[in-house]
Parts: sequence; structure tokens; C-alpha cells
Amino acid sequence: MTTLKDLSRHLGLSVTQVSRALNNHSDVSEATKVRVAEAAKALDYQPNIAARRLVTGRSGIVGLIYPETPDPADALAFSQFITGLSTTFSRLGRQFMLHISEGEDGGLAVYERLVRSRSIDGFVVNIPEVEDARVKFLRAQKIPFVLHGQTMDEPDYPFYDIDNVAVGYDLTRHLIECGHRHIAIINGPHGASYVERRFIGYRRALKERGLELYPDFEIGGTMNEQLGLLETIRLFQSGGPKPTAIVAGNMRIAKGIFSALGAMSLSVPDDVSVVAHDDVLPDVPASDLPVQLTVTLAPLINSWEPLARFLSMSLDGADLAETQEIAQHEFVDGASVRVQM
Amino acid sequence: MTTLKDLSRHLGLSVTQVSRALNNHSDVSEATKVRVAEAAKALDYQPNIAARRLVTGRSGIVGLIYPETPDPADALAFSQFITGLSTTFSRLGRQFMLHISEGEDGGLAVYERLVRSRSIDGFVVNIPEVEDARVKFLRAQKIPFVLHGQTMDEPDYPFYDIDNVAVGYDLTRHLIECGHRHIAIINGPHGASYVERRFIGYRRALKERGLELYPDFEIGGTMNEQLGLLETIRLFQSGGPKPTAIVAGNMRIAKGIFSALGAMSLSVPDDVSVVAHDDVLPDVPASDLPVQLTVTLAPLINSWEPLARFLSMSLDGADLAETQEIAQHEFVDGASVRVQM
DNA sequence: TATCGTTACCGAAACGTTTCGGAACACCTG
DNA sequence: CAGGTGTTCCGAAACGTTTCGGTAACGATA
Repeated sequence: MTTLKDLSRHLGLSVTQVSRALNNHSDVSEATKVRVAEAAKALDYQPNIAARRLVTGRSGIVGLIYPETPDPADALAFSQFITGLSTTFSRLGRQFMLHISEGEDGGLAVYERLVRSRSIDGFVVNIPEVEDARVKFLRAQKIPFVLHGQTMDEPDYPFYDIDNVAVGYDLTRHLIECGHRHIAIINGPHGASYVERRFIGYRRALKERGLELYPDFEIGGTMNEQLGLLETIRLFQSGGPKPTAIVAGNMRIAKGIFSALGAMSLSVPDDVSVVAHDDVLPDVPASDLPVQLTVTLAPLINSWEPLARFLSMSLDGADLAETQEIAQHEFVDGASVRVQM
Repeated sequence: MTTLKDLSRHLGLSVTQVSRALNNHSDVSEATKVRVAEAAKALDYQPNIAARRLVTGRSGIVGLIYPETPDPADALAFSQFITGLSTTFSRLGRQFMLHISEGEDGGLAVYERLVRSRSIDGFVVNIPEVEDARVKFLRAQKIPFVLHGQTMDEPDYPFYDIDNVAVGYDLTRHLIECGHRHIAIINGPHGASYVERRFIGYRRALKERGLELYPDFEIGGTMNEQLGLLETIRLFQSGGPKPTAIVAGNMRIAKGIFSALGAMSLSVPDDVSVVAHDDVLPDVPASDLPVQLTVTLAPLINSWEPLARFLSMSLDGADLAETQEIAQHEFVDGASVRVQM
């Protein structure tokens, strides 16, 4: 292994100056910088990360803490997520460390351990709650992180998100414009920030037109087919008012809704209209549905690259503004909405 | 952060002795070891990994390099693999780093980079080829690794494997004992060590009884349903001799074989007998098949824990013998083999 | 000419750990 | 009592980097 000392001897410079040249400091002449860079390449110099880390206190490693996912349906998304992050970080020259957390605290204990031992410079945090303990912790400790999503307050951290309020609003608004007045929404788990935002958009669209809000129409839960199926049946079997249209939180839920409607001999869009948000989940091909759905489209897969990039930039001291993005979603009109008289 | 110096001051000992006490060296009295351990706990001492690494040259990090897997069918196995390794390493107090490799070289370039920068102490290597470049490299560089599987030569490294020769032998032998004389095998990709071993077991069983070997009956390829389907059809549509029984390399292949036989109006076991090796892949529930298959059973999921453990032990200087295991498979008799005449 | 600022450089300390080579001491052996 | 042996401890160096404070040379400014 060639070290800085080897380089300095070889060049007739001090170790100090070689270090400063390689790190592109201001008080070293252009000529020397070039000479040093060439020598470094020639001697195949690789900085000793441990030594650097010892003095700077930073490890050069970024991490993701992911809860154990017993649901096989999530495996595909998980492996895409991991792959996307890992390859992007690798291209950016960073080391990526994965931790699977086992407890019920969303991995908070692991964050604490990793932060305390200073083994990780920054984190990728996904799917924040409205009051997210991990975000609170990292903010308090001033540890850099990038969020997939946003908290409900002012985002003073790097993040990548889609406009979930707009998603809820656009889908609901479209149904209203098609004449629907009784619109249910089957959304994701209560407490998740993106879910609450979609509820906000949904309510905003209804209130804007002076339509009544039915609390029974606002449904949340784990986003799987079962939820869509059970809740749709409940909507139509309960004594209350029945919706003429349903907003589905994702395509899995939509699939469940179709099963339920089919079982009740209701057809889409003649009897019930359905719209959904489509993350383009790999486990639910759109072709699984009998009708082309009207959706807001925002492929989840687009987020891995910016997440890794933003964290990396942030660690390099980039401006906050450069590391925040709200991606636009697309509105794709299908054949799943009936225009009411 | 409390350091060794803090501890030594607090205890009235030298830094040297505190370090030796914590690392359980021989020349420190039991009494002091206890005192030091207590003080370390009381002051919440966490060793600075970077400092240790600087002097020992080791990072405390173990790694897995996994090729990008475009096939969604592999995602579930991948995520189980990652999860299993990550949690086991975490329990063993080791940091686990994942790298997704992109090129066509099975990640060899990544191994080289990671080894050169000394950022990883040891590797988990999966599914070796008969002549595996990664194994050759790591052996040459004397970098510790654990292999999921074995090379064809003397294993002078930690590994976890099942007896694949026996798998091929047991399945074939069972068919022979049931009176079959024309037995085909649809195996995994040529070149993979476990595949060649199963071929060896297959041939051994046939030769042992003096049965003829048909080269056309020895089939290899990517282990998916498509392979089983296409090759089965080829077996029965070609002009050559037709098998009365087929050995399937895994349950995906078996599924493909069933589809093909069904399409050709051949039934199991009346027209054709089928046996398989069952890794208990999460994406192919046994219930997918119309008949309970006769199989050799060895859940892949059992391997993650020993792999992580063996690598960890090996890094701690364990004897080679303790870190090598050939797991036993089970033979489960089903209803998919017909006893001939 | 004296002072100042700028540019390009350097020596030495610091980060926190492990380990080499010894030293102090007590106890035994002949 | 001299010499040997074993136990328990310690000082100092080393790992390779970054960075603080300083300096020499030199032209510009007052």
C-alpha cells in the first residue's frame, strides 16, 4: 500500500501539501495539484479510510435500516429498493450498509446504536409517520439523512416525494367532475404521512365543491388486496349510504376492490367507478385488472436514484434546496369511470 | 465519547492494561478484568472502530456481492437471503455490507476494489462455478470468505452446502428401483458446481446398475418454469428415445414439467414419473402442483444462519473443521412415481 | 523604505487504538 | 543468597490521515 508519505517522498513535497493537493484545498498551486494527482495515479495511491475516519470522525458509509418484512408481497419492492440504492451509491463512490431491524420500533434502537458508534455518516429513511420517531431522533442528533416522503412540518432535510395531497385531490376531483357525489377512499395505513396527505387532498376536493364528508368513506389499512376486498364489501353491505365511486390507494387495493365488486355482481364502471394511485409495483401488473384504470401514475422505482444522490450531495455540503424534490405525477385517463347524469 | 484514556484515568490503570483487559489478554488479572469491564459499562465505553482499524488493518465489516437480478422470480429468494444474513451478522455483532454488482463478471471487479481498499474483512460468496474466478481470487489474496456451496477441489475454506451428488443419486436411484430405465434430468445452469455434482450423482446411479446413459437426457439451463416446459416438450417430441421418468432440479422446473405433460395429455405418475429436488423456494408453494411430488428436501432458508456464523467464526480464528458443514437432506416419498411392470 | 497582503509551502500535533519490549515484584529452587 | 520463573503491569511507538499555526518569498502600497 502506498501512503501519503510515499507520495510526498516521491514528489519532494511535505505530507501536508500532498494531502491538501489531493483534497483540492485553496492554498496549493495548480501546477502542484496536477503533479500530485499524476503521481497518485502512477503509484496507485488509495487513501486509508480508517486513518481519515479517525481524524475526521466520519466513516464514509451510508446506511438503510429496514424492518423485517414477513409479507412476501413486499419482497419484490424491497429488492428493487435495495438494488436501486446500492447501485446508485456505488456509482457515487459511497459504501452502502444495510441493516435489517427486528423489533417493533421501526429500527429506532438500531439508529441509536449506529449513531452512537459513529459508524454511519447518513441514513436513508423511508415512509415517515406523521410524528416519526426516527426523524425526530436524527434531527435532534444532527445526523444527515434523506427522507423518502415528508413529515407534516417544514422539511429542513433532504427528501424526495411526490405531491400526495395533489394525488388525493386529482383523483377525487376527477370523480366529482364526472358527476359523482358519494366517493369513498381506501387508503394506506393511518399515521403514515403520505396517507394523511392523500386524505387531505380528498377532503379538499370534496369541500371545495361543498360536498358532504362521510367519515365511513375514509378508510385506511395495510395496502393489500385483502383490504380492498373486505372494505369494499363492507361499504356495500353496511346500512349506510353507498358510494358510486372509490379511490384506491394503490393497485393492490384496486385489485381487491375489483374482486369484491365482481363477487357482488357489480361492474366497473357501469355500477361503480374506480380510480387509483399507481406506484407501478412490480407484483401487480396493470394487466391483472379487467378494465384500464384511471390513475395518477408515479413509479416508485424513480425514487431510488434521487434518494441516494440527495444524501450523497448533502454529505458533501450541498445546499438544502438542491436536495429536495417533489416529483410530478401523471394523470392517466382510463375506462374505469362512468360519467353520472 | 469516552475513550480508553478516560477509562484508564478513571481506574488508575495504564491505557495498555485497559485495552488488554477489554480484549481478554492473558497477562491481566481476573480482578482487573472485572473492574475494567464494569467501568466500561458504567461509562458507556464504545471502542472507536476507526482507530482500531487503523492499527489492526481490519474493518470489522463483512460483505456480500450480489449480481443485479432482473428476474422478478428471484426477488423473494434474494430478499430472504439478505434478511437472513443481515440479521445473523447483526446478532453476532458484525456489520454487514451489501454491494450490487452490475457487470457480467459476477462482481469480480467489485471484489478487487473492496479488497484493495481493505474495507471488508470477509465475504459471503454464493453459488460457485466449477472454476470460480471469485474463489480463485479470494484464495490467492488470502481473504477470508465463506462459500455457499463448494468448488470441485479440496475445500480449504469455510462453507455450507448440501450433498448434491447424493441428491442426484438418491432421486435417480429411487426411480431405478421403481423399475424405470429411461430417466431424464432437467438440471440447473451448466458450469455451476451444484449442478455438475447432481449430474455426477445421476450418472453414478445409472452406471451402478449398468444402465445406458443418453446424452440427450442430461439437460441444463436457467432454473425456471420455462426450462421445464420447453425441455419436456422437446424430450417427447424429438425422434429419440422417450423417458419414462424425469428428475427436476427444483420445483420451478417441476412446475414447468407438469405444464408440459398436461399440455401433451400425459399424466403423472401414470404416463410419466417425476421427482425433484425441493429447496422450498418461497415463490413456488408445493400446493401449486396437482400431485404430491417425491422429493429430496433441503430448505435453502436453513443456510443463511450457518453461512454468517461460519464466516464470523473464521474471522475469529476458528478451526477450519468447525466452519464447514454438509447438511443432510431429507427424502420425502410422494405420489409422483409409478412402479413400472 | 517600512508595512501589508498574497501565495505556496511545511512541521508537528492530534485522532484512539494495539502491541512491542521491558520492568517490578513475588515466589520458588538449589 | 543467586538465579530462575511466572504474573501483572506500563511507556512509547506505530498505524495514515487532516489541520492548526506559522514562515519565507515577493510584489504592491503608503
